[in-house]
Formats: sequence, structure tokens, C-alpha cells
Amino acid sequence: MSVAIENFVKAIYKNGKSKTNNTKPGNIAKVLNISSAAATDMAQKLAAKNVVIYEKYQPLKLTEKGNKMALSIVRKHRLWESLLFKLFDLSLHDIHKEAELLEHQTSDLLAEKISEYLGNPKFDPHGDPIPNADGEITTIDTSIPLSKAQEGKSYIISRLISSDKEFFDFCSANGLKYGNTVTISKQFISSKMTQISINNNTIVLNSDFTNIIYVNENN
Amino acid sequence: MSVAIENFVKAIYKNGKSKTNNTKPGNIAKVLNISSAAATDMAQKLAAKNVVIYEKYQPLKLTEKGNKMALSIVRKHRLWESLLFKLFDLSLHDIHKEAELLEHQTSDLLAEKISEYLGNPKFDPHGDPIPNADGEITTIDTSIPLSKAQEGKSYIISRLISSDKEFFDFCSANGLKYGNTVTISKQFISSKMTQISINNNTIVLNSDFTNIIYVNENN
DNA sequence: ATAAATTTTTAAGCTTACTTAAAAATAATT
DNA sequence: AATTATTTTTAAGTAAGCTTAAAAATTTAT
Repeated sequence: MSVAIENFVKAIYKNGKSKTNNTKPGNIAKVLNISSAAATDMAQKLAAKNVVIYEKYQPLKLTEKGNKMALSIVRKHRLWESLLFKLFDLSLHDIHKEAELLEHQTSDLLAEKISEYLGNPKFDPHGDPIPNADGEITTIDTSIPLSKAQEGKSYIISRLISSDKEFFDFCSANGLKYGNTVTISKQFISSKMTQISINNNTIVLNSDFTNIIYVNENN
Repeated sequence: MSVAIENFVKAIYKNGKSKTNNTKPGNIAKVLNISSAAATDMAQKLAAKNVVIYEKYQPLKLTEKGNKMALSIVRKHRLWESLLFKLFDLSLHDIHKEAELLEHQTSDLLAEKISEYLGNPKFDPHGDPIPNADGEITTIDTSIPLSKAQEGKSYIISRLISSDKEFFDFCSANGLKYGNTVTISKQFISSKMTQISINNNTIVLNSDFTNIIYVNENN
């Protein structure tokens, strides 16, 4: 399976999980930066390979085989992110970009070795769960976005759901990092802003950020 | 530049360095497992890009630009080999195969990070020199093949020039490893065999092996 | 030196992964 | 419900990187 196919399958998987949940060719095309025509074309080819279920004008779905493929790629991506994060001083954004390329050139054997070396981690540095070698995600995600966190309570950052450079630069500059503790000092309901305290600093985040920073209660 | 181009340029570089020194399209085609027609075609395309010097029926040569490209790929390959060798329990053959893929998906930034992490090594686990970030090989190779080593003398293994699985399996089973010490107990001139002593074992190697195992005098 | 063998090049054709433009279907709006 | 807007599909075409087959040049052998 080519890189183009792997990226296509991965995009269907990710779009299917996202809140918009739009897996129509046009939307897949948008995230992959290709034309809708190319996406429709690819969808039809992958249907013939029993990777995608394609019905005209309908959202694309992955077959069992397609799902396994997607999870294998996601696993490799997140293992690479974990390894690069551990070994090198690189921004989360850089790590993501490198992993995006390496994921397609990684044998199952190498993936196993990376996983083993890292102690079979269950989460990558963004807090995203790492599927196991069978393509299963065994952890359950109890985290909530900062926008829904309760005033006065303390939380632990569990996920940074983004691949945007500026966002990661901001996080890195302000201690917003997987595992760190934040306290919600105020929720500005009408303006959808959240004031938090982290590392003895007070910062106010708008909803663009509070919707992609996930936290778990700090018990 | 695509993977196909990178591999083509690398093949010209490597064939140019090898003792046969045959960089005609047919020979490049053979190592890349493509047809001669495809190789000629690629050579002409790369000439237009100022990467290769192409003259009909002549050996292919790299331009300055092509040479830089080749050394950059070789650098990334050898850095990957060094990193994988350090981190994971994988055979030299497996490491080579993985590096063969990863080398094409590695930014200059990541290469720098790998090099730095490893302490800017000058040699990979095969003993091959690692070009620096400017594409220069600063080390000088004083090593000789085992076939030319002197009876009674002791040597340190400096290079294993191969990518053959069986060869590496044999080496690994017999302690023939970069940095290890061997003593030449006998050179069988007419049959071109070499008897060596390593790790208190005596083994006899034919010329297929003694021509690709390189050593330095043990002073 | 010439004939035979080999290698290289050209030519035509294929697949993958795209593109743009137009046609067809779906979704949104009034 | 009909019109308009949007999205999806089809159709035709392109570039990269291959293939095989035949023609042209070079190399080898006699």
C-alpha cells in the first residue's frame, strides 16, 4: 500500500473520530490538499481493494481491513512521536511533522522495537492513545476540554489535540504540557474564555485553545 | 527530489566508489532492479536538473549538486544505522533495510538531532564513515581487507562492507563485529582462504568474506 | 578487421496519483 | 415545492516512474 493510500485511509479514520465526523470525499480531499475528484477516484479504487466502503454521494467508511490499516499507521505515528520526544529536543510540531513522514516507512518489526524500548507506552506526548500491535486502543479517555472544566478545580493536562505550530509554540512557552497541572481560576461563560493558573502564572485562553486542550481531574 | 531520484543518485555515487567503478546506466539499473531503459530515461531527466552529467553511451557522473545530494542521503542512512544499532536489538541486516527507507524521509534538522544525540559519530556500525552536515568525509580510511592481512599479526575489525543477510548472520554468530580484535593465524595463498582467531575460536574464511571484512592494524 | 555478442537508447505503452472542467446529484434557501 | 447553491462524480488529460520490444551503438571474440 502506497503512501497516498495510507494517508487517505488515515484521513478517513481521523475524520470519522473528529467531532465534525465528515468523511465525504470532499472533506477528505480538503485535509489531504487534493481535489475532490482525486478523492472520489481513490475511494473507488480502495473499494475495489476492500479497504473502503464506497457508495455514491455517501460518507466514506473503512472496512475492517481499512480500520486495521489506519490503526497500524496511527500506532507507528504515535510511537515515532514518543521516541523523538524522548530522545531529541524538538518542538511538538516538529516531532509531528517528522513522524508524519516516518510512519509510512516503518516495518512492524521496527514499530515493536520502538514500543519495547519505550516500555510499551499507552500515550504519546500529545496524550493521544497508542494502539497496540493488534490495532486495539485499550485505554479509556475520561478527559474533558478545558472549556468544560470547573472553576476552582485542579486538573492534569491529558491531551493537546492539534498539529498547529503556533499552538504548540504557545503551549511550550506557557508550560501547557502533557502531565502538567492547571487550576481553573475563572470561566468567563459568555465570552467563552477560561482563566487558568499554571506554574504560578495566570493566563486567559479563548475557546480556540480551551476546546483542544484536554484535562483529567486531579485526584 | 523523489525517492526514486535519491536512490538513483545514491547508486551512481556508490558504484563510482566501488572497485568495479561501473556507473553506466545498465549497471545502475541492475543494482536498483529496474530496466536499463528506465535508467537511461532517469539519467536524461536528471541531466536536465543538473544533477547528473549524461553523455550517450558514457558512464554517468554526478555534478557537484548530485554529489552533495548523494552525500546527504548517505549521511542520513548511516546516522539511522547508528541510532537503530544503539537503541535496538536488531541485526545489521535489518538495521540496513530500515535505514534504507528512513533515509528518504529525514529532514536535515532531524539528521542533526540524531547526530548530536549520538555525539556526532564518524563511523556507523559497519565502519562506514558518516559524512558531516556539509557532505564532507573527513576521516581517512587506512584499513585493508582480511585477504591482505599479515600472518601472525593482530587487527581490529574496521568495516563490514556488505548488505547481505547471510553474511551478517555469520558475522554475528562468530563475533565478527566492528571494533573486535582478530589474529591472522594463516593465509592460504593458493586457495585464497584466511584462518583467523577470534574470541578464542578459530575460523577459516574464503575470499568472498575476506574481501569484504576490513581491518586496521592493532597498535 | 569483421562478425557476433552485449549494452544502450529510442519508442510505445502502462499504472498511480494527481489535475481541471463539465455533468449530475444532493443540500440549502426562499 | 421550486430554485439556487454546493458537493460529488465523470471525463479527459498530465507527469513520474516504470515496462517490453526493437533499433543503434559499443564491446568482445575470432
